[in-house]
Amino acid sequence: MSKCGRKKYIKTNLRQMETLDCQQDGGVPGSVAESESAHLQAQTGPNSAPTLAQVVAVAEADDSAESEGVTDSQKRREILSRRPSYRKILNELSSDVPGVPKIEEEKSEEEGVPPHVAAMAVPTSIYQTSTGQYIAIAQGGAIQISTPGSDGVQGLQALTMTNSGAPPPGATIVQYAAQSADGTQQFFVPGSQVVVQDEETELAPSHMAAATGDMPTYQIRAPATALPQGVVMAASPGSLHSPQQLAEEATRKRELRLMKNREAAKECRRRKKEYVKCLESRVAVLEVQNKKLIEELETLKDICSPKTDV
DNA sequence: TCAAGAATACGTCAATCACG
DNA sequence: CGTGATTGACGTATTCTTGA
Repeated sequence: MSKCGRKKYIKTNLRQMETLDCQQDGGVPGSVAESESAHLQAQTGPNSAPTLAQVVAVAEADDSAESEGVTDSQKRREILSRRPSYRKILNELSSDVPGVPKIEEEKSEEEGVPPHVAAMAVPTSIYQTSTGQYIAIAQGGAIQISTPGSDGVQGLQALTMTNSGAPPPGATIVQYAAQSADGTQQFFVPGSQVVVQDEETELAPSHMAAATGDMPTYQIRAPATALPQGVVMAASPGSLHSPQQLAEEATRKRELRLMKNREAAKECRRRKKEYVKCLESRVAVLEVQNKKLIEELETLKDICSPKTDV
């Protein structure tokens, strides 16, 4: 991206933030969710779900805070303490209010992984490649690669590593690179090996289960060339000696942490969206209820105190 | 049609929570 | 208490909308 474009983006997003601040005064439901929750946290403590009354109170508090000009991000950070997770809040809501859907535990894995992968024998790890394919590592070292959108038979490939034993429990590490230098796709699997996507199907070696038909095939082989940028091979902790190896280990850990956090952030956003949707639908229901009650009240008023203009 | 702005999504960092 | 999970904040990228 050019510097010029960058400037534009910064300007655009600064404006976006200003707009958000303005919208908080206006009370647009979706856009105020974050500031609401932040204030709710301060008001209700870390473990209680917000109520509508609290939301109203918060909206009022927003006005006063805004008028005092408390916008400094550092101060805001101090004020903002953590709220319970969206899953927790929504589940609490669902127990209070029938009809509110629960956020399932580990729902994302079930949603995100195609059925033909989920159907395999209890994979220990499932990863998605940059091209949308899924690679699953089963207990015992079996690797399964599948293509979403295809049916269970076509999109499924099971690779069993023949030249390595079962990985120690919890030690499965798979990293993938978008593309290697020769244009093929590579997955890095335990045992300092690489799963390489063949461009030509007939080149599939005999030591692996070759895919059938026109499906892509994969080879397990030792990485002959230097690893792509950002990918560091796993090494057992006991084998680390030189500072360079320690640095590589640190880099690998960092990459792993970033990858995990990336996924966690995606999942968090998904839950947040679900949570906001839930709140919005709840508001709609309560508004209808409120309207009905007001109408009922008016009716009762008419009945109980008929006009006595004598 | 095009540029500007708005909306949305993503990746990362850091703080905090929750659990063993 | 250590560690993984969660989430707010922030910067950036991409897509959509709108007005000239």
